[in-house]
Amino acid sequence: MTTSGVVPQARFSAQARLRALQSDIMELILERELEAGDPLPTESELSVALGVGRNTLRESLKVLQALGVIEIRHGFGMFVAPSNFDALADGLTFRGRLSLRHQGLEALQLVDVRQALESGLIGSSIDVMTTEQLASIEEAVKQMEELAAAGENFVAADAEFHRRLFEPLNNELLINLMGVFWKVYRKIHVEIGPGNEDLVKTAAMHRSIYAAVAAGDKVSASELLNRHFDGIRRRISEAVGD
Amino acid sequence: MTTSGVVPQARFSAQARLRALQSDIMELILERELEAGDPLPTESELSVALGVGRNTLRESLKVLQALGVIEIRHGFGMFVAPSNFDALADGLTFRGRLSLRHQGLEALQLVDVRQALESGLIGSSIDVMTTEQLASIEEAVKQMEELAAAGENFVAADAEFHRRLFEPLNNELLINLMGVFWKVYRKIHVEIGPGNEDLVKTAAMHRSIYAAVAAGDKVSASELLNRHFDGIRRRISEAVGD
DNA sequence: CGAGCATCGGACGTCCTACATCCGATAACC
DNA sequence: GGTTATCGGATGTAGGACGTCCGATGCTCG
Repeated sequence: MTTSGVVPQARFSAQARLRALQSDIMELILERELEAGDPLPTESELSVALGVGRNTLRESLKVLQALGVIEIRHGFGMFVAPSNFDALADGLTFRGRLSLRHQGLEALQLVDVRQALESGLIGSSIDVMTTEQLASIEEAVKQMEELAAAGENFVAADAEFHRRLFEPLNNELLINLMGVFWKVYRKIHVEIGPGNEDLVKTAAMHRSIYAAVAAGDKVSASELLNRHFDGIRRRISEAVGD
Repeated sequence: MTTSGVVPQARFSAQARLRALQSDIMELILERELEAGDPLPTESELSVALGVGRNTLRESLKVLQALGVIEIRHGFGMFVAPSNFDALADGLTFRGRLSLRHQGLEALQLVDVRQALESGLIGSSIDVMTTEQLASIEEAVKQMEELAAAGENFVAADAEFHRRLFEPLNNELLINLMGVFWKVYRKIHVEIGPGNEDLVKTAAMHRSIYAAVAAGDKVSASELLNRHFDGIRRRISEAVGD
């Protein structure tokens, strides 16, 4: 509703104008009741409709794309996007790596938040977990154990394990957020070096978490997750100490 | 180090190239060991160094700005930015409002995540809370009560209350995330209408949460927070039901 | 007659030029 | 010496030109 027309003299800062432009585009989507997957007007049409040059408009569109609001397909068009948190992951990864040059504060904060989410929600997840989902979790554990026995890294299996733990909650936002934290942690982990972690021991830790979940023991599961994160936190601290 | 020169034929998709460009910029910051507040090269210099046009470069820069990686000041220059989660808030707000047109799923998921964070971390926060911080929380409660008695809305006081609850943890990422969730919820709240909420009752609810925190009763505090969020969740469900 | 292929048009991607706007700093002026 | 005017540099905005990609239309060939 703020797009009553072309503003002859925008007296606000350029930054505010760009934000307003982004808001206008989002408002336009909401007003036209477009759903995920629906096409947006072309760049030319939008630039005319919003009274800005194509260049300025594109800068806003790229931001919206990065924010996961729209999806841009070369040579085809623009569409309302399904959730996409990749960009957020990039931003947070950057922050985490930047912080590692100091005390690793932000990296540790990231672990704190992830810990709060996982150990706080594991109980609810256990409540609604099906036997199939439980089996898929064990599958991930087995995979980790096999890879650990072979002396190989098990990044993907580890990620899968944590994802499946909270799949029962059916909360996409949560899954996305945890995926972001995971990605960031992986990048940071690479940064601080291979570490001297014991693969077999780590796999066993996940096995015990699974056991608690399978037994429906919410308290133990939460506690074990906490301990798991304590280890991660310790490793980051050690790396920064160097 | 990937910027060994101009690539004559970029065979990858445009989207991948833009992402690579963003990564290159972030790598450049990390390689040069720039800290928050340090200046970046000018647009012209960067466009030459990275082998892309100023326009293409600017699109990436705008994304990085939105992601809170860099700060752009008109007519002055670009700098490594302190944390900024405003853009994330905008993206999530959009998603939330979009979801309200359906079942309000994403909006409810947002509340779930916020609930997990708040009720999960309140215990830790109580552990390290100082008397000054406790007093500042009561201050926020009083403000809410006064505004409620006057029949006025207390958006800011409510936000302050929740922020101060977790200030003791000294976790900027958490504060930022909760700030995001708060902003999104406020926008959604406006969307679903004024509602028939009882201001006095809501203020009383916050007073009871404060009481539990002051008493060091972690279990009660967590439980009260849960109930608080149940109310929010119910209100969203009602609004969608219309 | 149908499958495969070439062409076409539209839409996004990139680059360039030009000018506007803003900011800090220098230098002139009172 | 303090204040103000000007300047230079940097970002902001606009428009145009051309490249690249994609889907679709229509043609050709089996």
